[in-house]
Amino acid sequence: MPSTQFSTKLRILEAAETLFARHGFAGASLRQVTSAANVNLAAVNYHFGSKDKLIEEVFRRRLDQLNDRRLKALQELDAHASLEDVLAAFIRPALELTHESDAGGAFVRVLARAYAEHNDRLRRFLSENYGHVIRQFAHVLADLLPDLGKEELYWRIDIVSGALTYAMADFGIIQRREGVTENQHREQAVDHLIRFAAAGLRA
Amino acid sequence: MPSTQFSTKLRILEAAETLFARHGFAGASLRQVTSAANVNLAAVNYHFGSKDKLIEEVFRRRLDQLNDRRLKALQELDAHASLEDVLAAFIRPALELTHESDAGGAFVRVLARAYAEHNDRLRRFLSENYGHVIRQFAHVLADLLPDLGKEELYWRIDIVSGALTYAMADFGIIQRREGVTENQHREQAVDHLIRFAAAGLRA
DNA sequence: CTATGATTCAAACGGTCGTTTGAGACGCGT
DNA sequence: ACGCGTCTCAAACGACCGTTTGAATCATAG
Repeated sequence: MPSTQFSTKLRILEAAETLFARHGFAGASLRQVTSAANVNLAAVNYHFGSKDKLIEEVFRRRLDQLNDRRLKALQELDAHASLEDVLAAFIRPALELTHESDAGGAFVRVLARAYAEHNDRLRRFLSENYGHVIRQFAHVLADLLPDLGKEELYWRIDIVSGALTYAMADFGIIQRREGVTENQHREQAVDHLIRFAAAGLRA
Repeated sequence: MPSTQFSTKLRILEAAETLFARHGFAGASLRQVTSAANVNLAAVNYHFGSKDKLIEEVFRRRLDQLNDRRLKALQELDAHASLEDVLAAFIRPALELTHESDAGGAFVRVLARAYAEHNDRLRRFLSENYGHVIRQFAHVLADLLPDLGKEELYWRIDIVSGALTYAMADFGIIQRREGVTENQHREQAVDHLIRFAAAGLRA
């Protein structure tokens, strides 16, 4: 495996992440992706097999990362963690991901898009690769909210997920002001979201 | 104007609404749309001018409807309306829209998709044709929540909008049980959402 | 150096896309 | 019954799609 293969694969993944986020899975063509990645068109089918496989790979890479960080943040909480702490363990890793790489910022939009695409294959993929994280958080939250029924709890977690997805993807109507970076804007969104979600869960 | 023209235009709009919701704006082709509507392919460009114009028309038709109902519901509230009442005026019309027509159910997914597409043209369209509704609700909510700063209030409304869009579009992880219709499922989602949002706004 | 497998490349494949065209069908006032 | 817009239709346009191909290039092991 020459050193260039790794680089080619990676360049494709990052370009794809950005373009899928911007134009959707159907809207971004492999020609756009390979052109942005500065690789040959055929490289996608050579390294990934097909466009669908590329989509899945783009997706899996960051979702695994996000899952790991969320579970790690959850485990690092001590026994007296507050509801806000648990929510932060769920929400902040998504934020950090967007801070550390250009493509990371795109990923949250890819994630939101995956929800929106409503594709059965992606839904199955999500429930297989994301459900265990939700279940872990639900377990911890259940202890913190003993008066809440189990079904009620899942409903509310679902609402938080939805609000988070939209907030992180910057889909909202609130435009960031001049002089405020995209990251600062998202930081604000997360702070608001945590406070909002904590109150909603306690209701 | 023969009686068939109206019917053709309408059939295109409803088929487009359904297919755009299912496959996205880029993912649903005009051939799929016209085939589902049982009209000739060229009818789209004849009646609407282009695919983009059709998208805008699909969008405008229901958004106007939704805006009207929300504002009407808001105006019908008496002076002693609770926070939950105001939220219901915002949320319920979206639900009702999905009850009364097949395509109405698709619309909320189209709406969610419009957020996700992150298209500048659609964003401008949204802020031009939706902003006044948000401002009206914000004004009423500000009276009900005198301790909340204006900026803080807008943040929270944004969060509610996101969670609502997500919930209405049935993107969530919660699968509806057997014996529960899609409408009943959404009813439940709305009830949970109103309670959750009210608490979040009061936080 | 040469043989071998991995990778890149330009080119082409069949198919589908949005859009346009021009001829035909239809409804209707005169 | 005729003429005139309105509408529908099959066909075609060029562009772009995802994918495949086979030769060229490269890195490395023998």
